[in-house]
Amino acid sequence: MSLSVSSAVHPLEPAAPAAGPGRKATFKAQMLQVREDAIISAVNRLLSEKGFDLMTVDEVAAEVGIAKASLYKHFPSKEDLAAAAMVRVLIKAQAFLDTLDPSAEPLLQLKAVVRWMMALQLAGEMPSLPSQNSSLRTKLMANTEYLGLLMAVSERIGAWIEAAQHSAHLSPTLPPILVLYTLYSRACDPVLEFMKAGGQYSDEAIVEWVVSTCFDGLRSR
Amino acid sequence: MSLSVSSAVHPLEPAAPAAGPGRKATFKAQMLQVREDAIISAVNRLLSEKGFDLMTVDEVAAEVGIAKASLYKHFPSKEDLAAAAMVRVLIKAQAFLDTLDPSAEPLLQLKAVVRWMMALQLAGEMPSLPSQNSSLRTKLMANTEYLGLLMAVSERIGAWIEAAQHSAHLSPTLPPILVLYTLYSRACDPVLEFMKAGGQYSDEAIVEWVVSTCFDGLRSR
DNA sequence: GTCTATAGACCGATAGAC
DNA sequence: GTCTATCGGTCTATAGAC
Repeated sequence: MSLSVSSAVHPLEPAAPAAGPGRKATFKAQMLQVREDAIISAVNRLLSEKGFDLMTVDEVAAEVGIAKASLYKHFPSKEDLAAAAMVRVLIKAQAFLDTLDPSAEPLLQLKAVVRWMMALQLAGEMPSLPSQNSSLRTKLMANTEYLGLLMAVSERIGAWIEAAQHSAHLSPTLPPILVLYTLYSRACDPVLEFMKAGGQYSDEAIVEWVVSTCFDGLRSR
Repeated sequence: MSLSVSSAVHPLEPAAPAAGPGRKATFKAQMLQVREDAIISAVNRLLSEKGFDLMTVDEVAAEVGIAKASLYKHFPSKEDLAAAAMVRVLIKAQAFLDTLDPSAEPLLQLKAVVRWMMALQLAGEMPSLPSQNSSLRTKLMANTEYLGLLMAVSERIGAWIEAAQHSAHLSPTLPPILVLYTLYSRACDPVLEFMKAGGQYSDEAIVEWVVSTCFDGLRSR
């Protein structure tokens, strides 16, 4: 699964192990794969901890325990590192969507998705990319794998949104795209960070409160 | 009013023009004041456009049309520039709070505050500071004027929150601090930016939708 | 003539890239 | 491990006010 991530992000050596399934080539590819996974994990952690601008590739290399030059063998630029982290998160998101019961109510599906995103953020595994950085944005928009995954995930969630609006579980007057953005924004909601920093509430309580305010609002019902 | 900003941010010369109200000193101080205002405006714009990390002090100087060294005569560091921008926004916030009818319902006051914050963001006048940058955070936390203003504003809003919870206009089960953070987060809500980027809705419509989702949630009532 | 503020060159450090 | 660009921050010569 995550093999598709790396192979698309960087084509490895031109003499690909794809066609010739020699044992050595496969083994080598596996080694590369393992290391790439470690790199992406480190990027993911640093990205959620300090954000893109404050993350340095030296830090990434140090965290993985490899030389900076080796990093550039895998990923041609800092932006590509971030893109790879995003791609991996999106693949994890797809895997999570697959675990949901398709017969459940759309509204419950949406809540589950939001809970999952927020749990990821609280666990420090949600990369936070500044939407303002233009170079990063350009690279991301040029990354077809990232875009494709984002589209695929958005369409699955979007279908639930429209279904929930038709059954009047979600307000039908809101543009579906606004609902989608609102849900996505929970993945980088600073409220989580602030409440966690306060230290007097459990992660579960924080998540439930934010889910509640997201779907039911601040007002009393 | 904004005089109090600058005088606290940098004490100018030790031989202060405060005691001796000679015409020359006053005129000079006014010149400085006007320029400082221009600097803060530029910082504010750049801060809302690119964020703290991507904003360079060269850009600020260029935008104001002065030399970088002159900038440093006014503000001793880049962090102080950001702090001054935040202080100014908080002072504007206080001024806005003063315009509200004190006899109105607390819930309406809160909605008005959120609308004001979002309008500021859409107008590109809401400085966005990354909560992750530690040097900036340290400087801000050491800035007594910033902290004092933040406290003052938060207390006024907090009083409305508690009143609205007592009258059951806001859900009384939510911790007031969570409500406060949730409202503050609307000032940097990426949903506004995304919806505006879509280009098919007016600013007013976007603001009203987000106010609605904030207070009433995504669900149908 | 003196004194201040300015402008623009300049420096050291750091980070991305190779 | 090197190279280059950039950025935050400083230094100095000069222009202008008094």
